[in-house]
Amino acid sequence: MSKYHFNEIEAKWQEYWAKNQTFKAENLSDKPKYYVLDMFPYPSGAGLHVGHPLGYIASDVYARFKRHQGFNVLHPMGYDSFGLPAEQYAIQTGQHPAETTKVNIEGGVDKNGNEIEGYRKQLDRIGFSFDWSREVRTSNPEYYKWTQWIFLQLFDSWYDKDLDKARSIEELRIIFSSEGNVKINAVCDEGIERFIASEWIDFSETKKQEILLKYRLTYLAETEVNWCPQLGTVLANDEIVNGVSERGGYPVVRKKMKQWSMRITAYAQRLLDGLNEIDWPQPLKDSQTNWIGRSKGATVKFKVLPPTPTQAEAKLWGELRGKKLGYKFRQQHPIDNYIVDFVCLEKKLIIEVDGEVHQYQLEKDDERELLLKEKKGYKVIRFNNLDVLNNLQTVISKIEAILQVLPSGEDLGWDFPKDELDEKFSIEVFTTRPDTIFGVSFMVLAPEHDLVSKITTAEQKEAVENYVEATAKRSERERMADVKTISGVFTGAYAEHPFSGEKLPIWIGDYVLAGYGTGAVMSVPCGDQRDHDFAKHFNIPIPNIFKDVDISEEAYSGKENITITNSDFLNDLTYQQATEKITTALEEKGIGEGKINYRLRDAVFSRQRYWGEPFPIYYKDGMPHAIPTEYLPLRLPEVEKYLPTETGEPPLGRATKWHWDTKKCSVVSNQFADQENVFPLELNTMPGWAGSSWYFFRYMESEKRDEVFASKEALDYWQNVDLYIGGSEHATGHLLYSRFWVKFMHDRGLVPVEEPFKKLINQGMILGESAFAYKLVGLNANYPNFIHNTNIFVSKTLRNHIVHNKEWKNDDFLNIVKGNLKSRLIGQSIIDKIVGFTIIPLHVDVSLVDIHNELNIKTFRNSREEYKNAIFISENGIVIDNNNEKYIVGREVEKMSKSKYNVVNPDDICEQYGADTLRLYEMFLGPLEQAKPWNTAGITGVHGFLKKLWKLYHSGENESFYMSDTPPSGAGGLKTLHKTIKKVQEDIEEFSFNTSVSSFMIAVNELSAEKCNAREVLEPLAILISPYAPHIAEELWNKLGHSESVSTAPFPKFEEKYLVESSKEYPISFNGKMRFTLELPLDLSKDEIESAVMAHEKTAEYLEGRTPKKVIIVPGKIVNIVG
RNA sequence: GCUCGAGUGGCGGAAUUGGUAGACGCGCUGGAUUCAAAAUCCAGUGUUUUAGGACGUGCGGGUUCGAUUCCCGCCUCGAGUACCA
Repeated sequence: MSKYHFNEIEAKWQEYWAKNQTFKAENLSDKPKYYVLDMFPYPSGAGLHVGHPLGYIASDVYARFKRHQGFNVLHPMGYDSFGLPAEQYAIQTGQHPAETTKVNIEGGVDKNGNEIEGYRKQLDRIGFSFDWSREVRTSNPEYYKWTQWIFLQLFDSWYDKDLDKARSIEELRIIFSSEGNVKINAVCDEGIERFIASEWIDFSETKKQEILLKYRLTYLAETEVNWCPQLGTVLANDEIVNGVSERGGYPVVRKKMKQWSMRITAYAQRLLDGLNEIDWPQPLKDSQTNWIGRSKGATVKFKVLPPTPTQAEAKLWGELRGKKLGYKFRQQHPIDNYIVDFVCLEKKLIIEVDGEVHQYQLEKDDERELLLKEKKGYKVIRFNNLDVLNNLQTVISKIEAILQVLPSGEDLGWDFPKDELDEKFSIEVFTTRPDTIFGVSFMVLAPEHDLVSKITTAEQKEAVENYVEATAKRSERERMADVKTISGVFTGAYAEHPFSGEKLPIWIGDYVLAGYGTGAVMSVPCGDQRDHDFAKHFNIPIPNIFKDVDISEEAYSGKENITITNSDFLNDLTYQQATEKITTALEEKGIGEGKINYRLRDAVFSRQRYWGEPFPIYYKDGMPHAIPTEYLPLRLPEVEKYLPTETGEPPLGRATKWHWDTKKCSVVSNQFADQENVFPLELNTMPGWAGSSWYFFRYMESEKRDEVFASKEALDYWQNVDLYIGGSEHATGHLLYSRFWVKFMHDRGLVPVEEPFKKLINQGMILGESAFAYKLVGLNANYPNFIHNTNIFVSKTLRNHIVHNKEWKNDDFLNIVKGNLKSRLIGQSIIDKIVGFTIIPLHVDVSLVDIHNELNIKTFRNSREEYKNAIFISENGIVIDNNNEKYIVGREVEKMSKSKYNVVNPDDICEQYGADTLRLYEMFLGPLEQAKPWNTAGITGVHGFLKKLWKLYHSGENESFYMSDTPPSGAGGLKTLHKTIKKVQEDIEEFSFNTSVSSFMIAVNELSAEKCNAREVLEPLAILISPYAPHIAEELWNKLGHSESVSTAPFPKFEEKYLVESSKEYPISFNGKMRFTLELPLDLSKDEIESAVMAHEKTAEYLEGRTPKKVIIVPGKIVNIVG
């Protein structure tokens, strides 16, 4: 009389597991280790829906299977508990995010005032074999202490390219004091000044810090960032989807800000190489490969030619040259970063001649003038073109007068050495096709390029500045949406082709990105479509350097089968040969070299938010300094509001106690700030990926969590994650950053491994099946956009008729509609204007719909006030007022979400069918990696299976437990068992969980048919099923007389002998078409099979008197008769 | 546009060193049981048909005795990416 009371059974075993710590992993064990990890969740207030646990169930099945196989399994769980939603909520209500986060995890009263259970209870109910003793929460100070600690390790490191690893800053200081930075080959900021040892020693500490910062693996720099004004923070590239923020969908603009960055680019190559070592899905590897974006090519430097003088300039030069005024003047001479029109170095006098000048240009000129005056001590005088052309004499007199007054100095010639000048006024480009260098007909700079303002000629100044300004204003999204418009402006300047000496016009255009390569390109219109488009649009010549290729319509970008021509010393070479030769030539000339370029950018690490890890950094003389690690964690301060300050500082700017006292080594009140011992702390916090980049190591440690992030013993034993399951949305975020941190930690000897996750599986999303009720609206003949709302809902079939414009000739229906409209809002005159109907589909809560897609009208009416008097028209076009007619909803597969009312809660499923049913059904739905719709109706199948399984063990009187100890009669039961063992083991090893659920069903169907009750069969079966349905397995195992948990019982061993068959049901085909089957012994030879088949009466029948041309026999498989 | 993945009954899906297409489950149909319902059990269920068969794994070709599986060309859907020089 014992039925399958799943609720009792499940509660009982969940309690047993918790009490006995059944799944606690040991750090000291003789067993081989196995580490199964799920991507940990952000504990949102919305709780779990059935899509969330899919991956956890899969990993749990695997973890349990591994325990049966004798492994010491680490299968932990925790929470990525810093993050935006809690903070957004805090901003709205003032509740501390720590509080709401805790409620979301542990339960309590949630933000809407409802009692909620929390994540943990929901997870527990599904029967996972997690070792909860190792739980982590990234927002706990005990945890983020170590996130801060790792940050400081990065701060204390630089990347040595020669050794190809990270080293400590201390070692860098030693190198600087012994040999300066001349020989250092490091990944660092661009344009670092050169110094020798003695200079280094003489630098002030602040200066030293400034220099070191340019080498640190995490550094502070003014960078162009993605600023999201609505969220009030910067976002990383991977946090932006389609030009808007991933969370919230707010617009993002480019902005220059001082930010912490991570020098992930140092690891670009190793991150790429490491992909070969790990067993990850190919699409995921591909997206990392694309994100890193390695391309091989060369750099080339193009010299910028001095501008040709304007008419006015030429005229004035005529009067100044050759010491005509008694002093030596120079034309178009570089001073500091600028080229001035004329200069007398001896008198430090600069003369500028301008065209028509605009207001904004004046401001820029003022800036430039100020710089030249203040920094270099020059006097600047200005004339406009008209002055020079019309009143030359007055101009000369003015100049002479000033020359008289100015003191004389020494003409030291060039303001700075010639090669440095070339350096400053040359354009460096990166190209993947150096072989096409003779096809260059122009250059294009990104509008943001530094050189733009320096080289633009007076005539082009206005156009260029307008363009630059317009580009800066365009949001990222606009720029992305509009890639077809070709735009650009000529700067008026020219570059010199390094080999042909040709003059190449220099343009600016927004198709050249400031952030990639050098922000400048050599344009080869015959070989690059974008250059081709640009050249065509602006009528720039398109020289052809490919032999016998037509480039009049489009560029030829192929590399194969080309012969270079019109290219001087590269003529008649292939791509391969030409690339090699030109690279050598560039290197010999000293104007370029072969180079590998990466698309990957350094990762911005600052967020202007409250709910994240504080940086353990204070500022002294504007330089960041680390808080000594022994004083970590640096705890988040209390603030009265979670918004940015009125002056635009991040929320931490509101903290009143947020200064670091270097004497007391503690956080003190801001009022003690003295710039001597007490300094302000960093106001930014770390991004979401900080805590998740190393948490897998934290789980390894159980005992010494206060002393270390993870002990050496633990790290050595557990190594890395053997199996990691999670969503593919983390491809270029978490999964890339984690790999970066692990490689770094490995370099610094902190962890023994180079890759965090050996095998990774992406689980597919579980989609919801939304239900729709169809609301009827009338269309007005006079106003096409005006619709007459009704409160009438039509059933699915009726809706299809209306939508597909099929006339629905049913008077009742029309009368109902018109009658309703009349009574509700409008008069007859308007009804007459209604020319047709259309439908608005409304999401209805899936819980109001039964498995036959029938809407529960009563509940629906009560669900909202506005539906109270709704009229429903049935499938047959009749108003529903009794139970005879049905209202059928429409169904559509969509993402599962609250707003679509299609969320299915796992708690409800557990309540109604049990956790084992939920687990089995989630696995049964389809392949783990694939997206698939959830359909609650189908769950009865697996639930019925569990009932059937239960019954198999309860064949005694009144359905009592019964087991026979006598061996099974006949081989049937054992054959079924071993077939199932083989299949299930193979399936689990291949992560094909859906098919093993099928084989369980087949097994139970077969055993039930046989009325099998043999212990020899049913005992192993209980173990077999325990990874999938652990509660029922424990219960049966217990009833079978075991006092220990089934969880470590050895997995049944497959034995071939039970599967050996003596005969085979051969399919007999004629010309490839199967006609009948014939059972034959398996030990027959080919000839014997043939004669047996040919002798069969049906064979003759199908041959219809023909003689077979050929008989194909594959023993054990098939017979095919041709002819 | 580029990269990757996928197209099989009414639905979720199974089967690939090429060998009986549609396992298993849902749904549907009929039956048993029941006063009735639920639950349970039994049978049937790709399409079509003149009941022998014919057709059938997105479409069109090809290789083969035999193709869902291999090759070539297309179509559709989904995911990622966005001027990367």
